[in-house]
Amino acid sequence: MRILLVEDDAVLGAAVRDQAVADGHSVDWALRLSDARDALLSAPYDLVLLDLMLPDGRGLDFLKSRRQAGDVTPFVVLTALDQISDRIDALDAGSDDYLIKPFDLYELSARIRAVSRRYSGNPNPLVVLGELEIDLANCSIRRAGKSVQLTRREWSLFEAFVQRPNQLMSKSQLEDRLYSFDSEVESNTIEVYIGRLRRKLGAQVVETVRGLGYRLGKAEER
Amino acid sequence: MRILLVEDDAVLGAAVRDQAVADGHSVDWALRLSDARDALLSAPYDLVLLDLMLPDGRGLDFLKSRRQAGDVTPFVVLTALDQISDRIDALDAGSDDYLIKPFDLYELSARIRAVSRRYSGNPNPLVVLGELEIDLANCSIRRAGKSVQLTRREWSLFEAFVQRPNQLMSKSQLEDRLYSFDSEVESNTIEVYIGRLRRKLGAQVVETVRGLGYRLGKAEER
DNA sequence: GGCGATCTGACATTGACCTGAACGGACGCG
DNA sequence: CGCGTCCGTTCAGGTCAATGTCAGATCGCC
Repeated sequence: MRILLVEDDAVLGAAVRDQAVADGHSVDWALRLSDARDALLSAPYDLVLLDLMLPDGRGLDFLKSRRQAGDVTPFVVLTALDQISDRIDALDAGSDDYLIKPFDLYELSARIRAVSRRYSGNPNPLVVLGELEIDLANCSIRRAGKSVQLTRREWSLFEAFVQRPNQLMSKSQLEDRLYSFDSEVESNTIEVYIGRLRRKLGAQVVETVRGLGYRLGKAEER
Repeated sequence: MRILLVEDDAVLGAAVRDQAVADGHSVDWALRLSDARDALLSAPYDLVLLDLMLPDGRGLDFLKSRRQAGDVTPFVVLTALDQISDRIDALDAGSDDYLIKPFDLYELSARIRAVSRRYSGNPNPLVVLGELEIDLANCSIRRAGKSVQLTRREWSLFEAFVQRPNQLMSKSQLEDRLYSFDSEVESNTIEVYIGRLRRKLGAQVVETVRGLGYRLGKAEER
């Protein structure tokens, strides 16, 4: 899916972009509304992720003007909690959904998936890893034919590995994925969840790289 | 009957729409597959009239993908004479009937009636889920032979699950289905209705996936 | 062996979910 | 018009899975 990200915060923007790219989408990143306008006029997008506070204007006005111009591209609005009053305005102005900052990246993936499902209707793609069959869209897993239930956090963590096979991820990277960027978790949460994943999905699903982080287990070992 | 018309030819489309409306049906008209997808996911239809050549893709692929997604809405394919080879493919892909262009409007009415009769007349296609027999056209359900009465809301919710078996749906998605997307309901309505469905249809009809949503209960557990 | 990193079982807290009950509007009926 | 019934919605309280934390065990490397 082609996604246009309109966000002026460099840190948040980069995180969102990377996650969306990892989800298999192509992302263009505009820092200001004027850039976003140009982008929308020069190429079609399947989804726009729109921050509401931008250096050169209010996101809502932008959204409204696009809608009045007949643009039907789905918009998902990124809004801070204290702008919550804008929420109703946002739905009013024609946004399809909104995400309240700070949001964790799992939340983001879910919204993007929802839009993409609405627009592609494809049967869910299955990822097969040894005895595991993973339905990313449905958040469901079968192990040796039997369905396995993962909780929200477990799923969110596991998904990170499936989306980046062979890639090593540090504990802090994984924490950033499970928890919104600001919130500090100061314990061995990741270790605990890695353990829970191993118990549910087999000890070899995730490989520990001492001192550096974790990665998906090698195929031949499964 | 609610009919979704997917047709990019303005003249033919308008004629079909007018005829169907004259026959007492309500018609939504999509000019492209992406719009059709949107419509199908946002509201239930009793019949889809599908052109095979559309600006953004092949109708047959669309039909196939809907069938694979578990959609059982009846499709009638509109095909030109020179695409006749697609005819077999169409039936293959799960269409219920086809009309060869140019067709006259009587033909159209007849086909629509046929579908509607098939869906309201005697040998209705029944979806069977364990001890449940579901007549989608009639909004009626039998449980272990005894008929069960669902209210409008209950039915509307249950139908969402039957039309998308295996698919996980979040509470907000279900709310969008029960209430026309704009209206905000801020309570546990969905939970309450899930509860009522379980009481009427058996505790296992709907499976809770904590933190993510609900889906139809697994067959083996019924 | 010593040390830091990682694993694991246990546990308190949280919050998602379930359920019974109550309210009020719509509708039909006398 | 008054009454009762049904349906949709909301609320409050209870339940239980999920979560985050910790302490002690274990592991890998020097």
